[in-house]
Amino acid sequence: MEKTGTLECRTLISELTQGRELANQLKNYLHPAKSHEACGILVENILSSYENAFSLLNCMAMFGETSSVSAAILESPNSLAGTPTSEGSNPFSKDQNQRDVFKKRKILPKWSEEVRVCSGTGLEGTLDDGYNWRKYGQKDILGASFPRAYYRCTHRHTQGCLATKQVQKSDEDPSIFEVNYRGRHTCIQERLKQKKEDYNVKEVDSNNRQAEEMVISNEPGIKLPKEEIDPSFSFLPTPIVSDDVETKFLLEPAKESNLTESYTSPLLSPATSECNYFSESLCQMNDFWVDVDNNLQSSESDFAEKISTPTSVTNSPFRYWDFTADPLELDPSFRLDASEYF
DNA sequence: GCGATTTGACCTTA
DNA sequence: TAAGGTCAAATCGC
Repeated sequence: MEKTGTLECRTLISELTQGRELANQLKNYLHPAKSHEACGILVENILSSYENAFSLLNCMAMFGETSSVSAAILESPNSLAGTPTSEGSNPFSKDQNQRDVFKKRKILPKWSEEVRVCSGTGLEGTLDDGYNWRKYGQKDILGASFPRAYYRCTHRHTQGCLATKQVQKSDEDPSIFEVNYRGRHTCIQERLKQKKEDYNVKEVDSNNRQAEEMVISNEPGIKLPKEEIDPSFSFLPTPIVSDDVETKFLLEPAKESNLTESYTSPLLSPATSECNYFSESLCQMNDFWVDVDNNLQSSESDFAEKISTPTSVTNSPFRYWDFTADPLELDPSFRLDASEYF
């Protein structure tokens, strides 16, 4: 048992060390001449390292200290789902897999969103959030007027992505869909690869275009690189990749913005968080937000939030808070003042 | 033919 | 034991 604990500690230290090194690299990249794309990639890697560490801690708490847990997590980002080839390949896998699914259900992070679907948008039923989902079940829920639909990531078998979501129409307002997410997408790695390739190409002529890259978004005070904006972007439920948003929010100095005035929804206040990320996690997480001075703050609250994501033009900025979905723990004293870098 | 959806059965959890 | 969640065969649509 002592050896097992040592292994857990080493893997944890390894992950945290990697996170620190990546953060140092990111620091070097926070320079006007460096591309935001590179920063985004680094941030993703940092988050991945911390996620692995936290997953490891969660699993250790759930299952006790077993080296197989850490090995399973760290060996591959997809390994929690079981390898595609292992499914059905042996007579024990079916029962075992189903049992595993219920076990894993407990340790996966979960959060919810409310998505208002405007009539006439033709978006009802699709609820496109940028990921590919496959419906695998539907269930009538006791006391609910509408059935609950179950979706999982299309890449579950090809990439072992464990992300699932449940979609249910609100009883009070049928135009609102309550979407419960569980598990983060590990298939995101494909997008990162693509981003890296794109970055290599863009780096060549990025200097010539920097002056024209910044355009004003629909929201005052928020600037987005032109290339990051969907041509059809109009604050409709355009699939905004949360990871991009995470990156952008961490790195973009929302100069002269009055963010807190714009985003005064009580749902965003750490003090009024309603539903829990990691609600079943034994680890206490800090969540964080951005104050008027654009500094990252953290709180001692549970890693929790409830995001309202209406599709009307007036409310869309809430999308920018998606980054709090990441199990990222920050030093409460940590402050990021990006303005000096841009 | 292949991939997505539907739906009844089965399993786990509280 | 009831309810929620998932599986997998049947069905559908391109």
